[in-house]
Amino acid sequence: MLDVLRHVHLHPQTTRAELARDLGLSRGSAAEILARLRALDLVEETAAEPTGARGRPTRTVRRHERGPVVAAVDVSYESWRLAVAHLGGGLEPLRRERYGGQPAEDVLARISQALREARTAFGPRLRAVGVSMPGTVSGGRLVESATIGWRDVEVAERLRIAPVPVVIGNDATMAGVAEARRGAATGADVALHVAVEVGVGGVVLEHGRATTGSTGAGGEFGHLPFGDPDRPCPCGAHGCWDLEVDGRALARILGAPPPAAPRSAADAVLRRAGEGDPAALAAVDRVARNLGRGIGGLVNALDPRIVTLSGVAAALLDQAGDSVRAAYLSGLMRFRRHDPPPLIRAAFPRDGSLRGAAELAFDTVLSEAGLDSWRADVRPADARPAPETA
Amino acid sequence: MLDVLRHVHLHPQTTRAELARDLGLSRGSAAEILARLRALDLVEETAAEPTGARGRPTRTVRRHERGPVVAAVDVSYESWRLAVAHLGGGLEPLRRERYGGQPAEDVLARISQALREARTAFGPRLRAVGVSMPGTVSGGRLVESATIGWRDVEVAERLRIAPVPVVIGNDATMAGVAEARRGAATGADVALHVAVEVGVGGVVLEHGRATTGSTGAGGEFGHLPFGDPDRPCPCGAHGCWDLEVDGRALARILGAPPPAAPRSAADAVLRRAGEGDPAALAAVDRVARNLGRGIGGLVNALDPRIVTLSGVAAALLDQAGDSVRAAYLSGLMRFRRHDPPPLIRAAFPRDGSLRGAAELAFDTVLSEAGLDSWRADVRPADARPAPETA
DNA sequence: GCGATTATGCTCGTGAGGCGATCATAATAG
DNA sequence: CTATTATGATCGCCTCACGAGCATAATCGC
Repeated sequence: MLDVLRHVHLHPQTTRAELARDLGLSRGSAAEILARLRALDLVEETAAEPTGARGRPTRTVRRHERGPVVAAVDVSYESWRLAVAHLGGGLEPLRRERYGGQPAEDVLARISQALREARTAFGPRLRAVGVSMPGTVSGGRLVESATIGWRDVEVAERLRIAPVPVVIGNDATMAGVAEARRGAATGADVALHVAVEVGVGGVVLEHGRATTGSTGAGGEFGHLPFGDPDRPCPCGAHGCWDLEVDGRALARILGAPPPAAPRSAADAVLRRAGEGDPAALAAVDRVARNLGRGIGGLVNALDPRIVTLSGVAAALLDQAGDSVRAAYLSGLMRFRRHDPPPLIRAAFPRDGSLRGAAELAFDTVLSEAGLDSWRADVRPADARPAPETA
Repeated sequence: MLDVLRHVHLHPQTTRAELARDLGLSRGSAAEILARLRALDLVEETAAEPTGARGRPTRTVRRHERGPVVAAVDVSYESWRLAVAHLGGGLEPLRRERYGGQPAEDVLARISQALREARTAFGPRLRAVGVSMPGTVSGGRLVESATIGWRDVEVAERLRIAPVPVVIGNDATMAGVAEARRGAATGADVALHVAVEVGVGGVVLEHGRATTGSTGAGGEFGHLPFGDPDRPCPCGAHGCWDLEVDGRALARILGAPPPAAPRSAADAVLRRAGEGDPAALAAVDRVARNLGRGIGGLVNALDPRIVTLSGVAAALLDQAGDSVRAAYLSGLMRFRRHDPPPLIRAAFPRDGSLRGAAELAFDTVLSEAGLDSWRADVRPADARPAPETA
């Protein structure tokens, strides 16, 4: 039953016959399971459009109009977004606000307010909240963010509305989940996502499942030792890879002071390089090599089938792809070079973290416990109007 | 049923009552499942020794005398071992041979011969073979071994006897499995094992499951970029961590030529350091710091709950623990320092890889498919004598 | 010793969930 | 219009686990 529901979530445009084949279910079982899912307001079935093939036409399976939804929050540099996701992964943007410079408490209060409004609008259909934060997340807390400067902020508890689960994760982790499930790494058994914004984030995904370590802080690849052991990193360690591949690295190589907004600084240098500025070109090339070499090491250590890149990493792949790839190849162990995991641009450069947050939130819905609680809420089977979004 | 069998495997000295409690089974289910397992010659039950407590005494559950076994092979520097493991993890050594310098084909032929003898002795009770190799394993092949010099050797196919599955893995991976399931990292949700012999190997384990990447070559942490980008590594890359923490590093720091047997060379330097030789002490200290710093980076990236160390890494922890730990702490991101994952000596410094190979081999037995095939072999229920080891 | 207490094993009815066979149905092919 | 084809619907069957009630084997207290 869960398998069927998860399959519908991952393949929203499927038919009953296809579904039974993909999951190896008999037609009898499929009929029974789908009847149960229909009774629970989880899916709807309608006659499929004629395919022109012989035989009795199958039925399409779609999410139910009043099925469960989750809220997804993406906090990024100077703005945050809230969206609602339906079964199948469809996103419905609800709100976006800029918050330049406000303290964490105020921003979280605004987000919490927006979540409560969503709860009012969707009622018990809202089953979970997923939150993406631009920094290191450990045990439900944002322990440190180089991007927005927050430090040790209790996010999960702060955004808990009603009794629904709150899932919080690093933005690169979330984006990696989105890539692995519906993006550029779909179907890969093991995928590596590498995101460069301020520093390097990333995640390893096994069959779409993020391996985030024991406290959820896994994937901080930027804080592997890489460069000058005397160069201090804001994280407290020294010589972190972080410092060699982002806007700070570009500025340092160009002899400029440390930028306040490393991501925009990186974009500016990349633009200048695109216009042919030799100093910028040299800096971009050097950083591209640092990126490629580091990714090579990660591939050696983690053995992914594919590597997806986003943010500055994707831009470097576009503008200095040869340098990235050359350093990548020469950083690989020899036996890997004849068939290296490809470096691919992320499919969701803009809203990967939001999508990933929605995916992880939906994971709690598409679980034994999530299904039980939905059953309990739906069982009274009375006409609950459940106000749709106007 | 599988859950019960796995529980027996992991807790060989359990009782029926304990088992039912741990797995949340009703007494009825436990009775039924154990009856089935008994009928399949998988477990035996006997009256438990009196505990002195009130109530009807429970029964002990043990592996069946003629239950399934797996063969475990551990190939290491200049010698290999073969053992047989029973349900519960008990090892029964069968053979050990030295093979200094012989070509891979000859050594594999000897091992294959020993496996066939085991097959003859145990008959259909032998269900799987696990093989630990001292080098990089990818897709069933040993692609490269700095320790024994083999290169691109098809091991899995070469050691296939009869139709039983063959599982092959890197020695550090295998040892990590053993630590996570029955050793120093038992119970950890996420564990990191780091082994230094020739170079660095390791593995991340989630609930005892090794994350070995898409081809099985994951865990080659030694080939992360770490040191001098101009120093070539035999692997083909440059500046690998490998080169900074083993016997080669110690020799280089001491101005000695590259040792032929880096592991023994490391032991020699450690011995001299233990005797107070100042040059050796300085070299050991430097290498200890390289080790600690690298582990710090790995912990940042992978977020384990515990780190187990074996080989030279364990020796360094013994002899230069302060240096290892200091470098480890200063390599950690600041938020981790107040409660860093502990660095622990491996519980199985001698036979971790052998134990791990047995564990992974047993995983194939304790699976749906493995159980089905055992059922098919046992069902005829005739008195199959199945010669026990004399 | 002997009943009371306690923890466990054993048996059996129940229910969930999936499989496969069979029949019914809705499309196309000729 | 009939044959063919693929699917949906229904039903009996099987497996597996649960949980209630009874049986059993130990200790405790007298």
